[in-house]
Amino acid sequence: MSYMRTGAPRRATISDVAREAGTGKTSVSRYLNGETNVLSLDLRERIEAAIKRLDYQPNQMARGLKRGRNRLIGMLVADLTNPYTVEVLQGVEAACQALGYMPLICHAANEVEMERRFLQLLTTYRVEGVIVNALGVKDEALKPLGEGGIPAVLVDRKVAELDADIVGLDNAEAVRAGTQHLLRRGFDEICFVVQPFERVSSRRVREAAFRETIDNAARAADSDAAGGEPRPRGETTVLDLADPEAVMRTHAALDRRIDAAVDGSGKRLALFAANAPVALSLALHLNSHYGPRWQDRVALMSVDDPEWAELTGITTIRQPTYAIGYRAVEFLHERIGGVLSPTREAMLPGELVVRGSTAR
Amino acid sequence: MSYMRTGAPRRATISDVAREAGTGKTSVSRYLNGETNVLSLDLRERIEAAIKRLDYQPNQMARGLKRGRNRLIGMLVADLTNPYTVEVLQGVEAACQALGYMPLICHAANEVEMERRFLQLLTTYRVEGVIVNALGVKDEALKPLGEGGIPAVLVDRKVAELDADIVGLDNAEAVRAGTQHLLRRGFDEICFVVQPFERVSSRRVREAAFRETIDNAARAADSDAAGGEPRPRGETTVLDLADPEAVMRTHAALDRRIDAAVDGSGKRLALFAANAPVALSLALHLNSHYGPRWQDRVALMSVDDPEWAELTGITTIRQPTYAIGYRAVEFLHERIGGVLSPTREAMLPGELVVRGSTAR
DNA sequence: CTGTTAGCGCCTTCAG
DNA sequence: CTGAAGGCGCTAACAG
Repeated sequence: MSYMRTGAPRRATISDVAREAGTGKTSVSRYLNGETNVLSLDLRERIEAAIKRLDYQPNQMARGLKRGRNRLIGMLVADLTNPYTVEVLQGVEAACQALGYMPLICHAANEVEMERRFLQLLTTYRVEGVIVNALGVKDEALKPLGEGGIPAVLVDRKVAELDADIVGLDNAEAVRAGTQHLLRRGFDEICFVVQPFERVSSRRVREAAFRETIDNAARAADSDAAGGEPRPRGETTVLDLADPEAVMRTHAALDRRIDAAVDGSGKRLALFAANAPVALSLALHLNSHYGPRWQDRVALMSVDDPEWAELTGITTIRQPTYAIGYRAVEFLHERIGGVLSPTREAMLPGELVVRGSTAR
Repeated sequence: MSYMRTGAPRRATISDVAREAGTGKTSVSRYLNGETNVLSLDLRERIEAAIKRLDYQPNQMARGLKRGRNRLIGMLVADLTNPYTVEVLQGVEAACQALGYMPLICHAANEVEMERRFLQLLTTYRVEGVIVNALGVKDEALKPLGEGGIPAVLVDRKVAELDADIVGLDNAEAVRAGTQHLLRRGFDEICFVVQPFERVSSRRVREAAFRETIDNAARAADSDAAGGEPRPRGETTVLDLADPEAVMRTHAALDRRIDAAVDGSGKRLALFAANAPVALSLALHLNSHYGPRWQDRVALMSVDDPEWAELTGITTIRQPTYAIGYRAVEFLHERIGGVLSPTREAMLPGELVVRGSTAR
């Protein structure tokens, strides 16, 4: 069993290298920055050797201090336990690598206070830009961003008072497609389940798209004098995952509707979850309430395509997560580079993944 | 639609504040560092006002450069898509907040090259310590860590040539408990499924514990002259998730064993997955191969307790992920503080979560 | 081609 | 109690 030494023997600095190579700091600096064509072969080799001998590694902090840029960008995420977030992250990381940035990942864990702290932290570390998957609350702490402050790009959700580029799913189109899928499959009673949506723009858009699609279908059925189609009914249910009591109440209310549908028309009610966390909450409850064959009683589909979707066979709308992350960094890179243009909006298309749950 | 300005108006520096407050940088610095008792009330107030007026925020980079410490620690993770990792992260974050560190999360995405790059990066940013959930490969890039270099703490897996504190699950005990649970439940043919385990210490320990537990039980059955107990049989199957071809072959081989067990003794074979990714791979395959009622044919249990475990009703061994992350930071903090002691090993107990899959 | 000189923003002696 | 001066490690003009 060996002992760990902690008295780190102070890393070599550029001066050490210069001395070791018998030259000045400037030449070493030039070498480091690839201005290798301006150095005599001899000098270059001496520097190279010295660096190797001292195991020298330039101090990024000092570099950043001098140059005024440190290649750091902040990635503020609301919730890492949401698979969506991790997937977006993969795109962000790939783009960062390609463009030479180092992402600082900050996990707010759905807490406003955390979000505030991290934003503050990122500012003091002088990151060159920030990618924000914010909680959605209107937050003073967001002020240093955008508009003359640190360049920022939003992911998935807009934030009041922060006018910045945004990239995310084409929510309206995705939910419309999903709802129409359900209608075509003959589900004429659909319940859209979503977390409290007033403050989160993507949820708001999804909910609105659902209502609109249903309303349009209802109107169409009305005007279809022949009356072949039944008039679809749609309703929005709010599921507040942050409040266990409320969750139980909502679950119970849904159970009643499910039972009423089966006992009445004999048809399955369709539950359309606005995202994966909601879908999981529903699936867990239904499974425990109705048993493993719960899908005989109710159809579930969801925005987001978590790993368990295939396992349980529910239809989903897969988000282009990787592309979202990648694009966000590209936008940010342009802003950091000084691009001046109106704020942009990239709404990427989702993909409907049809599985057994929405079979007739 | 508004335009974004990018020409950030250069943030205020300590000199600006000093000038604005009509004093010297020293006093401002003192104010910032809480040496507030050494300042006259008047001066303190002027500084406070100036800071507010200029919206001044000290530059951490410059601070770090001067002080030689920047409160940054690196968190190198092998795979963020593994729920285990995210859960550990929560503990890490909580501890960092409590101890005043800022974790830089680096995601190697299971690629050695990435791991190398990040390690290098963390070094150049002069992080004060690193928490390493390494890929497990023997890697030159790990050399700057531990022993006289940057303090490091390992999570879950040891790494050859890096002698550092380590914290993780008490793998041996956990797998023993799991295996014994299966035996008690009457499963006498058990297949332990694990990713290639030679190079990853935790997998190695888990596999060994499985073998040992089975062997002991077999011996006990042999010596039980009365012969009441059947002699349990255990086998290890390697599932290489990185190789799709191999995965298919392994799945098929398992199918044959499952069928043989049912057709032979009429008993269900038990599959014991060494972690969640393995369990998911198995569950997805079994579900598609045998249909939604696959659990009638085979019992599945797993180390790790992913979100879909409850949904599908499989028995698991939940890891104390949060505690693991928290403890890792505590260890690291001590090392950073200069604690000199033999390398420590914190093996935290898991928790058996019994669900329907292992019912007789 | 090469070295000298000034800082980047901050903290820390060391004298007032 | 307060401020001036020096330097952390590095880069960017300037001169040679």
